Order: sequence, then structure tokens, then C-alpha cells
Amino acid sequence: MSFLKMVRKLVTSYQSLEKLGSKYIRTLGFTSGQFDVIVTLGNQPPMSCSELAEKTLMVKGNLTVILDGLLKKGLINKTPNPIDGRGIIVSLTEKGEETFVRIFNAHLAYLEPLAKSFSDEELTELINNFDSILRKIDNFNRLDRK
Amino acid sequence: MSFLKMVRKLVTSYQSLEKLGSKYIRTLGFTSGQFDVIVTLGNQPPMSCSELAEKTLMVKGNLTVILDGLLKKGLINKTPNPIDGRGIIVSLTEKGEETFVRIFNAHLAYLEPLAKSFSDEELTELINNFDSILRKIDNFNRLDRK
DNA sequence: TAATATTAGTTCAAGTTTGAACTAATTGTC
DNA sequence: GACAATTAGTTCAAACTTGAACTAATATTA
Repeated sequence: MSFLKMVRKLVTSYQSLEKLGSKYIRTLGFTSGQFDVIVTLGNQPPMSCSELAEKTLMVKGNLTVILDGLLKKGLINKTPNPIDGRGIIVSLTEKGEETFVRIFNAHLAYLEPLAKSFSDEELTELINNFDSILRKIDNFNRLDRK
Repeated sequence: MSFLKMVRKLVTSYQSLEKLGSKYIRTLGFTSGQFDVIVTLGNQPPMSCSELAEKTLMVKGNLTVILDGLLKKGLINKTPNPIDGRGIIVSLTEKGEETFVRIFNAHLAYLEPLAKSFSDEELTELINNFDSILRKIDNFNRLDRK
């Protein structure tokens, strides 16, 4: 029964954090989805839509919409994938890179007081906790699919 | 910097769990919002919309819509609050109670393999850690509001 | 106790997300 | 190499969520 208690607390932790984050992200002129995509692209080499969808856990339909928005803002490029004619490669434009650095740092600065309230040991422990949760969910999904 | 790593893993853990849960909840004929409200009401005495909104972290506008849906399904009652003429009290109908028990147990059964992969010690540790995160977010919100 | 501020809940338009159906390209198999 | 099965990405309608404006009732205060 305390499994559910744990899940509820995980959900509440996420929701509180998300609420706090998204409120701020909106003031920067982005939706959480757009922010998610920018941050994901900002830390990695260019990637396909599928990869992006997998990393952000978005459904593909939503990703298309979000990429359209970012394209209109001139923050990303969509170039055909030379290896796979079906696919495209998404990358940040120069403006997109600048935006990434700017909003990422702004976001970081905003959250700094929260970040500083965690010690390194706590963070390490939490990261291990989450890794363990993720592993277990993975296992469950594997069983569930069968 | 590992603060962000921790946050990313928290987000991923939540999203994975949510995805898994909501997929199943849909097969039961409910949205996550509806499920949230039913489960919140199922464990507590009747409460006001404000209280419900606070517990589920929904905005009030959304809660109204969700309650409308549950009302149409005959799962909740809205009765005027005798103490406060502005407010209403939301409670589960008998059908709502039955539904709560049914979907709650079904959900539990579905997740059982996952639940069993956590030991009691792990769960206790996780719960303590989430409590600590929640406390810190609370503190941050208090500072931020000033 | 009248005027003002706050709070409870609703409404509604705009924006976001989902999921299923679709097109086009690639992979696998015989 | 042709045919079926799979995969990449898009489209679109329906559902969901948000936030701001609104009505009505209660608290505050002077």
C-alpha cells in the first residue's frame, strides 16, 4: 500500500516542480513543450523526430505541432535525412542556440535558490532513486508488452 | 549542475509512470483528471472545490469541467455549502463510491507487478526523499512569493 | 452598516495534447 | 526484385487545460 503513497508523492513532487517551472517558462514566451524541445536539442547533436519524441516522451503528433511553432520562430531547422528519405533531422538555428543558452541560464538562475537547498549527497541519492524507479518501470513495461 | 540532472530524472520517472497509468485508466473509461478527482474524493470526507483543486493541483476552471463530466456520469453530488453560500460540497454518490473501489483496485492490480518490485525499505526511503523535495519546493515558493 | 476587498465557483476563448488515419519511404522475405 | 510489413512524419478532429473575466457571497474596515 505504501507503493501508492510513494507514487502519489512522486506525482505531487513533479506537479509542484512543473507548475513552478512552467509559470516561469511562460514569462519567457515559451510553452513547456517548446522549452522541452529546445533544451533537448541544446544538449545534443541534431536528431530525428522519432528520437526527439522518445527523449521528450511526446507523441509524434504533438511534436510536429511544436516543431512548427519553433520553425515559425526561426529557432530550428528541418533538413531531410540523407540516409533515410522518410526522415528529417532537426537542429537548432544560430538563433535557436542563443535562445537555448539564454532561457536555460535564466531558468537556472530562477531555480538557483531551490537548487542550493540540495546537498551533493542528497542529489546523488535522489538520482540513484530515480534510476532505480526507471529501471523498474522499464522491467514492468517489458513484462506488460508480452 | 546535478540538480538539473535530478530534475530531469524526476520528470522522466513521472512521465513514464503517468504514461503507463493513464493508458490503463483510459481503458477504464476515465481521463486522468477524472481519475484523480475520484481517487481524491474516495479517500477523504466530502470537500469544497477549492480544497479539491488544491489537493489535485488543478486550476479551478479545469476542475469545474471535470466535475461536470463526473456529474453527468452520476458519480458525484454537488450540494450547497451550508456554512458558506458561495461554496459547494463535492461528494461521491453511491455509484461513485463503487466506481472508486472498482477502478482503484483494478489500477492496483494492474500495477501490482511494479509495486512488488519495491521493497518496504526502498519505499520508505523514497517517501522520505520526496517529502524532502516537497518541503524544499514549499520553501522556494514561499521565498518566491515575497 | 456601508464601502471595499477577498474568496468560491463558473464561463469561455485560445492554446495544447492526444490518438487515429494517412502518405511516403524503407526493410524484410519469398 | 516484387509484395507485404514496418517505420517516419503529418494531419486533423476531439478532448483537455489554462487563464482571465465574470457573478455572487462573505470578510474586512472604517
